[in-house]
Amino acid sequence: MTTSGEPATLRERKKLRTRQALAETAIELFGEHGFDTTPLDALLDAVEVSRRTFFRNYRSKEDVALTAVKQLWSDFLVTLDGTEKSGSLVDVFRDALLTTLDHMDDAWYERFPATLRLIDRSASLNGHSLRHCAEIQTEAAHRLGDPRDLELRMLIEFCVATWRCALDEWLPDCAPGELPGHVRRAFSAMNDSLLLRA
Amino acid sequence: MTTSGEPATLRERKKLRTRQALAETAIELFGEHGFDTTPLDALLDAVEVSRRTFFRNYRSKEDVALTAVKQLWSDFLVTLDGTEKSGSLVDVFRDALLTTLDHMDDAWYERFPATLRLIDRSASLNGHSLRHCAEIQTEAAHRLGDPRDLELRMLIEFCVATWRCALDEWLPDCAPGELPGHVRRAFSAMNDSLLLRA
DNA sequence: ACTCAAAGTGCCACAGTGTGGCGTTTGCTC
DNA sequence: GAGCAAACGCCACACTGTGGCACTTTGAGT
Repeated sequence: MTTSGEPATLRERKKLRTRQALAETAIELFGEHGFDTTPLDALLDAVEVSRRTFFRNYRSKEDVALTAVKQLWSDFLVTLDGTEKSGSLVDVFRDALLTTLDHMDDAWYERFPATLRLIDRSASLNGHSLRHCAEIQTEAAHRLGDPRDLELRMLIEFCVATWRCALDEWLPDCAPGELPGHVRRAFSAMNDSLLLRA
Repeated sequence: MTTSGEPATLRERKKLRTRQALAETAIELFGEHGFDTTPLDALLDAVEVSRRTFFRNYRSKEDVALTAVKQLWSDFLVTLDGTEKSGSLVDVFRDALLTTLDHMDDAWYERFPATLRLIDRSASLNGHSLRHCAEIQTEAAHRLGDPRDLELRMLIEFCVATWRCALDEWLPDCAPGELPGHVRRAFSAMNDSLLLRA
């Protein structure tokens, strides 16, 4: 599910391999020496790829570091397309998210927490990550109704915010099996949080 | 309210003047020629300030462009400190926001919409803006309760998201008098949005 | 008034990111 | 195997942001 169908031609397979090598090595290197303090050249030397080629595959240094996050949301939108929209939209969003998480493979569950830690430690990555979330939100709005509807946009903002809070809870241990539980708990807390009093 | 007490010494006044000149000219230049397409040197030449001096006053090109936004949130936190926290926390947040907006001067209401338009058109500014919002959220959490409380963090996320949605509604015309109305409407829609059904 | 330390500033050089041009290799197709 | 298009590598460049160093201004002490 996380990786779409086989690339037919050898050329495409090779290209995909370098893409994956870049993404995986990026997480390793940045996790080891820090994102901001690791020059892009270190990654290029490690994977033995020229700068020109890198920038044909990824838009920026941040882009390659956020591969796991982008994979999740890309798959999420696919899941959303494939699910029947009925009942509470919050539930639709939450269930699509849980379904997507369920379909992720082990490799992803290894790289995703590492990516979260990188995001937490780098201001630049944080900004790029938040911006990507915002882009996904407008995509989700198109799939769930009229993207010009204020209440719909707010609902999606709330759902994504809830997801981020669930991640915050998960981040310390990052046990793969516990993520769905955190997501359910956070989504259950949505209504109560609005009722909080001083 | 937006600018704190007079700077006593001449030196500080001079420094403040260059800071303001940089921020104002930045909005003008970037609004005219685009943020990403305008080199920083263009701003430095216009204000007649060396690069070295600029980076002592602002952390980045994005930083100077977001001055109006940072001013708002800075004032908001001050307002939050000065208000009595009682009753619904959502209301506390909303009222502090409305109070802050009410105290902004005309110059701010001129630069703020221009800043919003810049943010909308530049991916980089968007990222920095969102990241700044996230930083403010943790600050607000400290002022409203235990920042480790899941429901509190979610509530604040929801409030800031609501504020962003209100801005989206306001952005087309940007009539200063209508902003509070948009804010009230958006905050009123919070509960209903969670009940949306397909 | 004079001096002095500190803060501010300008100039210079450098590291890092991202882009465009252009020749060369590689894999696909016939 | 020959031609073709995509991908690649190398080179050079623009822009952002940082550090070093010398010079000027400012506020304070005497």
